[in-house]
Amino acid sequence: MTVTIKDVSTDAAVSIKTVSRVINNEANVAEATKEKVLASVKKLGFKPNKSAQSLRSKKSYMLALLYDNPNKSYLADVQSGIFNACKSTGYNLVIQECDYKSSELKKDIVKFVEDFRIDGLIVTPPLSDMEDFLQNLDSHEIEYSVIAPSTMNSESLHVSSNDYEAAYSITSEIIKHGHKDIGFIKGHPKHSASHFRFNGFIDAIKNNGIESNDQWIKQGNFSFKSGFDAGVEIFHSEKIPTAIFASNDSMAAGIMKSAQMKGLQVPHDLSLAGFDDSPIAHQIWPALTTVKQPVEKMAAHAAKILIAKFDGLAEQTKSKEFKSELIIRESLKTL
Amino acid sequence: MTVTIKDVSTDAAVSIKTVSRVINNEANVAEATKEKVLASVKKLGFKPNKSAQSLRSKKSYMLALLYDNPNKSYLADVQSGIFNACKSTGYNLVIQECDYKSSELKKDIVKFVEDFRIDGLIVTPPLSDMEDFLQNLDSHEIEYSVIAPSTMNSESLHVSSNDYEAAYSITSEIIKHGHKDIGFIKGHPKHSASHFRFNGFIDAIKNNGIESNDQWIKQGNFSFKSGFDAGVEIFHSEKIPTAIFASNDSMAAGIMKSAQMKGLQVPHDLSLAGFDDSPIAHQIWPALTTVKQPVEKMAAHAAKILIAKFDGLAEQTKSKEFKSELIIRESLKTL
DNA sequence: CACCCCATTGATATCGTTGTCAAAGAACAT
DNA sequence: ATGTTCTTTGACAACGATATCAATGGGGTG
Repeated sequence: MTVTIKDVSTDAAVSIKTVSRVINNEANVAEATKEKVLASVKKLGFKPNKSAQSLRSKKSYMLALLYDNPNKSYLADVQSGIFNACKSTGYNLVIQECDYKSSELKKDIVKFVEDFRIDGLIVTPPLSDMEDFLQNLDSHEIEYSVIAPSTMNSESLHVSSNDYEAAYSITSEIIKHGHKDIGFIKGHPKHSASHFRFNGFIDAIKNNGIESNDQWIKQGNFSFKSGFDAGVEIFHSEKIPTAIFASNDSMAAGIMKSAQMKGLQVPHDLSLAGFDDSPIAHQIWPALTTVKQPVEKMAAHAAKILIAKFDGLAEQTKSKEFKSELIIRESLKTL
Repeated sequence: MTVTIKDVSTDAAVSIKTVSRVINNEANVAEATKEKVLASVKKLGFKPNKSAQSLRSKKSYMLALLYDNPNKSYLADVQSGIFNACKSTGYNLVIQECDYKSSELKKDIVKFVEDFRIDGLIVTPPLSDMEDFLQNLDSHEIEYSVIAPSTMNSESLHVSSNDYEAAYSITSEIIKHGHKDIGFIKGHPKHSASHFRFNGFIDAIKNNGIESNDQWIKQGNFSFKSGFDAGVEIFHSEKIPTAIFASNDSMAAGIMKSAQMKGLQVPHDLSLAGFDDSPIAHQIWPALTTVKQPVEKMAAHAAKILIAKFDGLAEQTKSKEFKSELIIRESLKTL
């Protein structure tokens, strides 16, 4: 019925071990033999049985995506990228939702990896920002690849984005549009992205000789509601900024809602900028000026370098920083 | 190192075959033996090796989710539900994106199932609405469970929602608020949900003695842009409706954007209703009146009944219709 | 020419489970 | 007491790959 390695070995007139060598890209197989085997593989349409491989080699061929992130759009993009990377390599993905606040987290994840014999993890913020969590993985010799902004530790596998620069340049853009009174909504404090974005904002402000006003700098947590609440507070003060830069689009949408409820017209009375280019950014009116990160590509790369490590492939694929792209839309107006 | 079935059999002083019988819930095991084995399993923390099980029994313990749906939020909810259902049963989920328009689709999916030895499929709209696609699965003896509104075919496994009733009742609600000039945006024509929602709307209109105006009934495709375009058209006509019911929230958001660009205030000049209660529904202002379906629960149930069938469990779990819930928010105003 | 080395290849054991089939014993009918 | 049937159990093969280790043969060296 189904084609096994034995059928291939018969067809190619070699031993099954040799076929195994070929399909696993092992060294020390004569070029002629290799070609002969590959021809048979193709001719018979042979696909190695994952279960058998897994049983014997003790690999599960499964990656797990660890996340604790309420943002469905981000999650969907990450997944999509990883799935694409897995597809060609024969790996599979399982999704594991976590609670970064749980005291059992470290233990739970180690158990999870062992129970399901997961080959490697892909870790997203905020878990990727928890030093002790990653160290725990190291000490249990669990392989992982990290998706995070501006990761400095170059030893571990990671993909990163230039959040600082992106925040700096979007702030500069706001200033170029003539704004001097600029508010900022911080992201979730446990996400390092929040700090990079804030620093990018502050540095751009300072370097342009503008003073920041603490009244207009609010702590959010990346949720729509936290943006809304921050907006309510800001619009409650006597003087309000002419522009607000929120650390992500959901919060920017929250600001917009609170502004509209207060009777403020965006962008006429208030300019707005977000971050992420999530679907909401162009589903509201006016559409949000924002920053688009190649999330899907980043996730795919994170998976690729992890798999490359397992398969001992020439490390053509290494940790990498991805560049974000500024998207100027209607929510930003020249004063 | 890891505990195998052999360790359990030694500990319980029975043969490995008997342990196998117990963990697979097979008949004809004496109650006393069963308890003895279960005690050992628990004591040693034994977990069957999936690869070995899979290799020998020819099951993959993998389900696949088939989708062709641009709605990330819907997809995320479906996935989440299925993952939860899988978690306890030892099954895994792979995601397979499809193109419902592809002429190769049927063949591709059969190949996919065979290549990956997928045990069963979970099929979402619009694939679940394609009769010939499902029949093709039947004829290849591929197991599947369908997520779709108002599925009539009671032979196959499915979960459904009462889209017709929900659309009927939201329309009635709009009418109760004093509206007589009501527009409607249809969903993607290949989704049966579109027709159920439209029929619910039309019947509610008629039963309340209101005349429908074809000028205000537009074809959309569930996307934000199609809603936006429909809005532009409608607001172009000389007389505009006082309320519009869009077949989903994305399109309602599109309508809202086009209304706001035209200078129309929602809900002052125009009431709006959507469908799905996706995140956007409450991230815009005013928040959308809409219908919430228990998508996650539905998906979980779809997975459960499929798995129950594989494991030959008593069919306590059957196909089921889920009820939606009306959510009244600010976008609907009394005239 | 004899020797050794290294690249290449294959025979066979093995991974951890389930399937097959037969044996043992209990229960019941004759 | 004997035969028949049914329940319960176990010995061993098998699933389809990789790992181990030994065999083979060509090329280089003294």
